Amino acid sequence: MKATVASEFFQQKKPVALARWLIGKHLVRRRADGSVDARMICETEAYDGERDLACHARAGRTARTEVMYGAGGAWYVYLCYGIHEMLNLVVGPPGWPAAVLIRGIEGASGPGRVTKTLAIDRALNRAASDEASGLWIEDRGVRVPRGKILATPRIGIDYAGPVWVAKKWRFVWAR
DNA sequence: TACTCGATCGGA
DNA sequence: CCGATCGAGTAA
Repeated sequence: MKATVASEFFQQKKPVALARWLIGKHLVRRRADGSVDARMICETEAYDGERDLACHARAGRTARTEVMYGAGGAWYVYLCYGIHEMLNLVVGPPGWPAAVLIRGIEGASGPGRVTKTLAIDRALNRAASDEASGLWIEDRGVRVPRGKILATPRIGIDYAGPVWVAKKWRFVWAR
C-alpha cells in the first residue's frame, strides 16, 4: 500500500492532530539525479495561528509568513540561525496560519539534519507537497500505536513564554 | 539604516 | 558551553 497524500488533506483544521498523524508517514524526496529517497517521519511539532506566540505568524502577515496563510499542503522552508534550513508543511484552511515542523525522519534526528539529508532548501518554499515539486508525503500503511507517540513541549521556543512552551505539541515516535 | 536574535548543530 | 552565519522583524 502506497498513496501520495493530496494537498487538500492538509487543509483540515487541526494542526496538532495533523502533527501527530504525520508520525509514521513517509516523507519522499526526488533528488536532482532522479533518485527517490523515502523516509518515515519520526518527530514533528505543530505551530498554530497568530495567537501561538511560538509561531512565526505571531507577527501577522509578512513576506515570510504569507505562505502559512495559504491553503494547507504547501511547504514552508526558512533559514534558521543563518545556517539551517527548516522544513514545515503548511496545514489548515486558507486564512489560518499554521504549520507542522518536520523535526526528525529515519536516520536524521533534528530539523537541520532532515533538510541536509534530503537536500531541501528554500528553493522549495511555497511549493506544493506533490510529486511535481519533488517533495511529498506518502501514507504507506504503517500504523503507529497511539501509545507509541510521545507528546512533549516544543523545542527551542522559550521566547514564546510559559503558556505556549507548556503546550505538548511536539510528537516523537517512541520505538 | 542599525541592531537583535533566532522552531540548530557540532565541536571544545 | 560557545561560535557559526544571515535574514526577518523591529525600532528609529
